[in-house]
Amino acid sequence: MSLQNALLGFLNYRPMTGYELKQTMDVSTSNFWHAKQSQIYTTLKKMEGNGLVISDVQAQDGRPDRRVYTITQTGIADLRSWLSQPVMELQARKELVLLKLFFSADEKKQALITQLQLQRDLHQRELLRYQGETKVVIQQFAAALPGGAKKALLWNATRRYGEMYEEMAIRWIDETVKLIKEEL
Amino acid sequence: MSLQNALLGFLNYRPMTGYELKQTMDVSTSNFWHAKQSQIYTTLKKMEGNGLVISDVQAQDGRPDRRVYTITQTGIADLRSWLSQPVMELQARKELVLLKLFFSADEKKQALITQLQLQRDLHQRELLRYQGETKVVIQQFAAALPGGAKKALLWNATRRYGEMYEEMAIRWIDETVKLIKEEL
DNA sequence: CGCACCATGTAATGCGTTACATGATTTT
DNA sequence: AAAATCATGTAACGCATTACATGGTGCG
Repeated sequence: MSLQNALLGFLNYRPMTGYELKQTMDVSTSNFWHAKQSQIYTTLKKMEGNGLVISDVQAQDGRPDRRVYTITQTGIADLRSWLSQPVMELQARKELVLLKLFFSADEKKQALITQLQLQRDLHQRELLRYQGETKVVIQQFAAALPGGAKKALLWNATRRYGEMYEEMAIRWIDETVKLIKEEL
Repeated sequence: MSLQNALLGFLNYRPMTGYELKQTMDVSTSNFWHAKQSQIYTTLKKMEGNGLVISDVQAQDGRPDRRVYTITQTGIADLRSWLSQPVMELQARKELVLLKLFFSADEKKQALITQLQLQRDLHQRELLRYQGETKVVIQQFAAALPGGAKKALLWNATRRYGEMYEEMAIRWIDETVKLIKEEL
């Protein structure tokens, strides 16, 4: 359901192809919302069937045709309605690493530590991305759109969430590794 | 795929019915892994077909029959293999609240603040649960199983993740609300 | 009297991933 | 010469949710 809303959100900025939508998501919302190319194509098709978007095929020379999607009035109304409805529950999470750890009482101490350190490296890399590249991308996107300052503030809030999340994850790993070393 | 492993993990402690597995998950892993009752039943059935578990129907008087599942040698081997394989990637997340916030530049300032405060209350409640009830449940479960101390340490690490996550979420909301009030 | 708990499951539908299929252009 | 990028999509499958279906026991 919410991939549709994400796509409407982007198409509300400007008309785009499925390919462009995928790329845009990858550099902006991938932190908290992602989708595969194939799912984006099938979802756009379904949305056109429901009148939320319309598509227009543009021929290109030496390149494949582009199918450009534009949001309709119905789509705009749908997006507004979705944005105005508050989220009343917490999001349920799935964390494979925690699930394994939960059942790992018989695993070797060293294997657990290695696993956690591996994850720590990954979190560290993400943290640096949020602090560097992501900040730059936000400024670029905001400069290219009307109302950029407002948008940049909110986009940066979502970036900041990613940053704080990764910092937390690293703190948790360090604390947990210490505990395993000392008390397991 | 990993619901199967979660179920194997629990059945490795003792034989259980689908109903008991659901209840056990709800008070232990629901923080980082959850499933609906119907999915648990269908998954157990599939697992029996694959030889990971066997079931035995026990008649009861005045109560519905119980189908008790027991882990097989194949199931134990499968669980061990899964536990020994490290997770090499970060988990992708989906956060509906962030997605909405990302597209909310045209929403009323007050609506955004109300939404965030609503979520703050939910996170606060979860935080208290991790600091209270969850701690107690872990002690109870650990006392009833062999190797309880080791298990309690790891279970508590997953509880601590939940606690730290909620604290982080609250900090992020407070920071974001302040930003919206002052700068939007 | 009504609600929660015990206990099982199936069917339909929707969301998401992987694999399949094609082919030119641009960069390394 | 190989890989990445541009650009489209379909088909098969698996994971997950919602709705449907049943019925007795125990508690307030």
